[in-house]
Amino acid sequence: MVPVKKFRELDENLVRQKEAAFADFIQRKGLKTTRQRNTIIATFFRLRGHISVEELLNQVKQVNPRIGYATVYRTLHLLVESALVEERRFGDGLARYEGHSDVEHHDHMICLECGEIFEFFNPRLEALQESLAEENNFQIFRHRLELYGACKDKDACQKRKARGNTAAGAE
Amino acid sequence: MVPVKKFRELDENLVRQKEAAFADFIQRKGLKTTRQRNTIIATFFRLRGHISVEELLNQVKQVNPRIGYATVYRTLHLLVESALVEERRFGDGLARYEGHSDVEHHDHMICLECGEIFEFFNPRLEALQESLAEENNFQIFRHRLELYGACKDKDACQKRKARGNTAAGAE
DNA sequence: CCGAAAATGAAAACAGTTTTCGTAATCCAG
DNA sequence: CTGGATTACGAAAACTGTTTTCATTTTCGG
Repeated sequence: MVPVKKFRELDENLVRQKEAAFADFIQRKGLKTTRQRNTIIATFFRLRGHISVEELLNQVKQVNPRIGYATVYRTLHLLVESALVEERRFGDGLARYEGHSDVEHHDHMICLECGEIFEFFNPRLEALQESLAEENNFQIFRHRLELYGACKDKDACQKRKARGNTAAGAE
Repeated sequence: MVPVKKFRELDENLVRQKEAAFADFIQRKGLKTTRQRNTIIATFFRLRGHISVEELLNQVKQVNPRIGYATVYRTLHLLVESALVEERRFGDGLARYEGHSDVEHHDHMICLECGEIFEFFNPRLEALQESLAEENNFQIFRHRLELYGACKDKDACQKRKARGNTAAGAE
């Protein structure tokens, strides 16, 4: 088990590296560099977790209130296309975007009480999936595993639970 | 590995059993039996696989063309509430409904070439998930595992592949 | 049968996302 | 540097799948 550290420090160098990689991507595609896109990606890469479009737009608006949904959506699509960001859907109807992770691939545990999303990775799990696919003559391109439930001992979670205040969100 | 037989015969008795179970549910909830609902559930339970609302409505309209989306949606919600049917989302934006399966719980392999959806169940996989959750003090209520890829030897799939005709659908 | 309760169907509302369209910014060629 | 084709922008409209509304019809226990 390799649980992903939740409160890893934000590495400013890593952020700059990603900004540069995106600039590269933009140039390779013959697109233009714009103030708005820069604002959006700079904001996005300095957030952590699984960001919804609305969350991102709110942050972005604090820098430049004139930026609207359309540009945020368009920029996120570019980020996904550039492979710097992954789109995820946990079943509550909103797309979420994930730009940082300590491991290349990981799965998710979603607490239905507090809404927290944990990332994890386990090689045995991956291997087992591969062997099941093999048995069925199936070739896996990618997969998605989500465990929905409750974290048993997280403070935040227990607090909300006590208030009967469950996180609607996920599915 | 317990692969779910794909072309199991449709057991008319099983269908009647489910219709009866739904009738029970309706009565227990103090709701009313209607011609439209009967048409919808009879049609649904005689289809197999992962049915979208549109697919179901198309079938239903062949019996009674006056039935519209609203009633189909409402009936599907009741079916889900009655636990006779499960709602699934594979990331293409449409809900799909599943009314039959040989095993209680199962996971899915989705072929991105031909769009086919296979069901499978593996106890080791389930156990491994449980132990990973345990390690992280997480209690699983339910989970979802989807393997996206290609079936290597299905005729239908290979045929479409040859035509470069991939199934848009899933994610 | 009566009548309260629930269900229906058409259409409007809704949420999240995408597209359109007129204007503005970018940036390469000259 | 600029001119001008190209790309991006922002506001608003359009779109998609789903839910709700509302006037009307149907169900079913008394």
